[in-house]
Amino acid sequence: MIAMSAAGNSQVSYAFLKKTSLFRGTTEAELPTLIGCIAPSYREFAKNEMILRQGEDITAVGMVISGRAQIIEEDFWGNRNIIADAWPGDLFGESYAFLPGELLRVSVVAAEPSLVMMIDARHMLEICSSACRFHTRLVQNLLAESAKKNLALTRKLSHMSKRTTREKLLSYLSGQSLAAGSDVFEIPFNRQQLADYLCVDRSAMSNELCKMRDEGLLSFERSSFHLKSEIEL
Amino acid sequence: MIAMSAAGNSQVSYAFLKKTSLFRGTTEAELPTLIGCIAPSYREFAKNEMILRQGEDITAVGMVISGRAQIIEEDFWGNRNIIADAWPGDLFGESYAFLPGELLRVSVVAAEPSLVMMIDARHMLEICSSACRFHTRLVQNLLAESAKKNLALTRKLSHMSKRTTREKLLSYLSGQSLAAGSDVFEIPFNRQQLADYLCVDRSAMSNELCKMRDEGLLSFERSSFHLKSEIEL
DNA sequence: GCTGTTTCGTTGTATTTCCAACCGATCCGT
DNA sequence: ACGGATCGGTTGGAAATACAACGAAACAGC
Repeated sequence: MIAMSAAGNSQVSYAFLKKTSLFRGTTEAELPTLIGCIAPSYREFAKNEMILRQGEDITAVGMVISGRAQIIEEDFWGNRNIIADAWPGDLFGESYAFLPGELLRVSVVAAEPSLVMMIDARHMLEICSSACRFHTRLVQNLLAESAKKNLALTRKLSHMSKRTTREKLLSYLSGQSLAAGSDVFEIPFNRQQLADYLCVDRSAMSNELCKMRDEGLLSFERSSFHLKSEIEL
Repeated sequence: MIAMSAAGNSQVSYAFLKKTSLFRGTTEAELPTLIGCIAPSYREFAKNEMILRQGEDITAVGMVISGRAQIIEEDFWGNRNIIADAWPGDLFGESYAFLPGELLRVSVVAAEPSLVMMIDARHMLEICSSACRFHTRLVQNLLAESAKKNLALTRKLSHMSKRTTREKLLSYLSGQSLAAGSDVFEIPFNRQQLADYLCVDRSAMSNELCKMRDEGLLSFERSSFHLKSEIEL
């Protein structure tokens, strides 16, 4: 992304942008028109500098161009909590930017010296004379990203709302099985990562998995699982 | 909604539509053009009839016009779980419709005799000659709804990812306090509802609340809370 | 083959949570 | 004032979970 090009900022290449989730599906030929139309602004941040502050009312979506941003939450007593990392190409503030009046519940801080692109939400939505086709693509991408995040959150929540470790595991594994369309499937986590995802203790989870295996509910080997239907029992 | 009007279906009134989250902000004068442009289809369902089936790949967003739909999830072993109710004006399938190739993980069933409006996702996004301004409003509403849901899910998840009941409570109460902009605030739940929201046992939660009150962390009376900063201790 | 690391299962104990049940306070309509 | 219902706090025992620690197996680099 540190290359020659336009977009109002010489450090942002179209080759980089067209691969981001926001601009995916546009060609390098289309980008100049689109970028010209949505008129992004650019800002550089030093390490540990605040990009967005809790309590602000933002109307622009941010995208990390280079460096890295951290989304952090500060509670009533001042305890800080890192929610997520935003790497080059990642968006931030996209949920708040489309909800005028909704105050930021998180802060965004540059974890390294970073370049950030800010795009006003209205520029993404309102129709201009020339670039409607590209706008459509932009909006599609935004909706798709939002929908994807929504599904991921809904799924995680549906597992976490279960009370016991066993139920959480079965909810997760059942979902993976249905997604794979088979009773045999691989999961993308090792035990520690799965425990973190389900917010339970690793050893307790491991224990529960083995109990279920001994009861004949399922079998597994590393990250490969096999759910047994009652007929197989 | 059982009234005289157009929209390709005589049972759907513009007065009803303009109040829904999807069409909010449009006037009754604009609606005929917009509706004509997005070309929704209508289907009636008998009680207990399936509207959408788990495993389908949908490209249309649904809206309940009359009756009631239930979003249900069926796991690997066939256990059914009611995820949500969709009342007149509510959307369903909106996350999946914008993600081609993403197969439905839930089913939607009519809990009562229901009339449903189906709008193809492409019709909402693609630009037509006449109604661009209305399209923009539609897309704004969609993005806003998606963003709102996103924030609600993220918040709930941030509380539920805490391991103990005490941490869950503090996370929730801290968030409510920050949202209210005051250390004194009201919550929209009674004890049972709060316990359900945080997925914990009511009596254990009540216990924990009283312990924290005795420790001087906070005070409360019914649904009114007061968080104490360390200075006040 | 050796060694350090990672991963996963296992165990025991302390802690926490769940569950069922009960009680007092409050609110409601009559 | 009287039942009935709802709500919130309390309690005790059963069950589940967290936590710390250990050991075996698999793996990577040398």
